Amino acid sequence: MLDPRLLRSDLDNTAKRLARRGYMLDTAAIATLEERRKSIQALTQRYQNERNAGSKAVGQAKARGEDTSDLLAEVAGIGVRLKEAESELETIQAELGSLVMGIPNIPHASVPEGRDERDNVELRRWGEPRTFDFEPRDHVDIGAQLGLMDFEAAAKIAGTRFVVMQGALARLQRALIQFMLDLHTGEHGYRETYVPYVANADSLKGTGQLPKFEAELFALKGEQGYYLIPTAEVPVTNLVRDMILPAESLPRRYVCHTPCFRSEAGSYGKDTRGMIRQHQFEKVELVQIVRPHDSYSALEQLTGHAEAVLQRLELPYRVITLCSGDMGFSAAKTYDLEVWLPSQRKYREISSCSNFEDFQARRLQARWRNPQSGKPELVHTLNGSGLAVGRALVAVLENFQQRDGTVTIPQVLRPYLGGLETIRPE
RNA sequence: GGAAGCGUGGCCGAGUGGUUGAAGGCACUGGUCUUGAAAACCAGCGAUGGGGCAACCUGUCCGUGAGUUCGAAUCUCACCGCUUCCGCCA
Repeated sequence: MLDPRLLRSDLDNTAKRLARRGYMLDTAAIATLEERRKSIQALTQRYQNERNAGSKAVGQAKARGEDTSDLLAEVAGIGVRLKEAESELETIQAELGSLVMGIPNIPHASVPEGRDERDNVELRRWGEPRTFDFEPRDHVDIGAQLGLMDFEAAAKIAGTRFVVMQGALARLQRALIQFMLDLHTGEHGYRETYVPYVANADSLKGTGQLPKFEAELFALKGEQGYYLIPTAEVPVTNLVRDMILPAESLPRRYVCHTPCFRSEAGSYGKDTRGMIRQHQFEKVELVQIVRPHDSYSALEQLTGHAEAVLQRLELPYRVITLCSGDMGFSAAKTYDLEVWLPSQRKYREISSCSNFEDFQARRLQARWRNPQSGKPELVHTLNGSGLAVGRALVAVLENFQQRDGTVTIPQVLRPYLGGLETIRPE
């Protein structure tokens, strides 16, 4: 959520900054609503003040043992007008509130101008895509040939966009998770965290998935308003909801492995084959809660932590700065990591690292006590995949495949597979 | 699932329906004292919104939401959460 003060005192400039990401702020509607809000709020407060004073006078008169019937009648009259004003104010504020909740974050000044993914800017590349002396297969064929990846079985159990894996392949996925967790906890200073895979509406509002993106979520039947988490970002970032954190506890760095559930509504034609886009996938997520001053250096650092995973896995990748028009709703700046997929001869997204500045923190009421002011102030939140495990598995299979259909296991994963060097058909 | 109890400021904790934003304590900040520190003593110290160039004025907040009342932390109802006991359970 944006600072509502921006809409009151700096409306046109805010609209201009939002236009960079292709969002057209309806300034006229907001200005009108704001004006009504202001006058009705002033009126409401005047009535409240009169009623309070009147009621206080009643109390004082009663304490002195005086007759209060005249006073009572007078104050009762205020109550009626007050109720009207209050309910009107409530309506306007609800209207304004839902409007504000629907406004995306303002792009940081360093974010390149652009409309969509075509305008994203490549920052750097790492590693050399391998040259094959045979036609590289995609992960679906590799998995089928190994006899360890079964989409039909998954379709029978659940439907499309799910997968069943077995044997060394299932174990490889587990190894990837373990390796990532060990790296981030052991070398990057993150705290391993286990969380619920179900979240309530308040939590999803806090991180920005609700109210705007309910269609992307799996909702659980029942009255509680539960959803399956679309990313560990939701439960982990909500750890600091409604908290005032001591300054010395910042930065906080959390790493968390969870399955992620996404309905992927509106992506029916995309990546229908294989494991790239699934309703359920594993992810290791990095979350940082930092002082506002530090959030942009934290973004560079966090992105580096995600990159380290790819480097250790010896997977070629590039880093992209998302342009203003391609960023997610809550982000102020985002780097995507894209891994090389030989079968597609393309780099494909495997991590997304974002600084949300105070956008999530404001919804979450996540604050810290700034020693300079002594006051609670909003923290900045960041997160990034470190990494999407399903896609990392795809990348390992495709980049390390051999002519004979076997897959060499990256050195760094072998200790997690009991020293296994090659995955062969079972 | 059944029964009982409880949700108050950063933390602990008091609070007969009436000048209560809320006693007291801890923590924190400033000061006195001290060679320095601690202790002691003194003072300050909740959050959040609106209006105003400003001094300042003012609203709201005692788990959440409704209700009763001129007036609610205090009474009623619902919901949420926590604790304890019983039952069930990996």
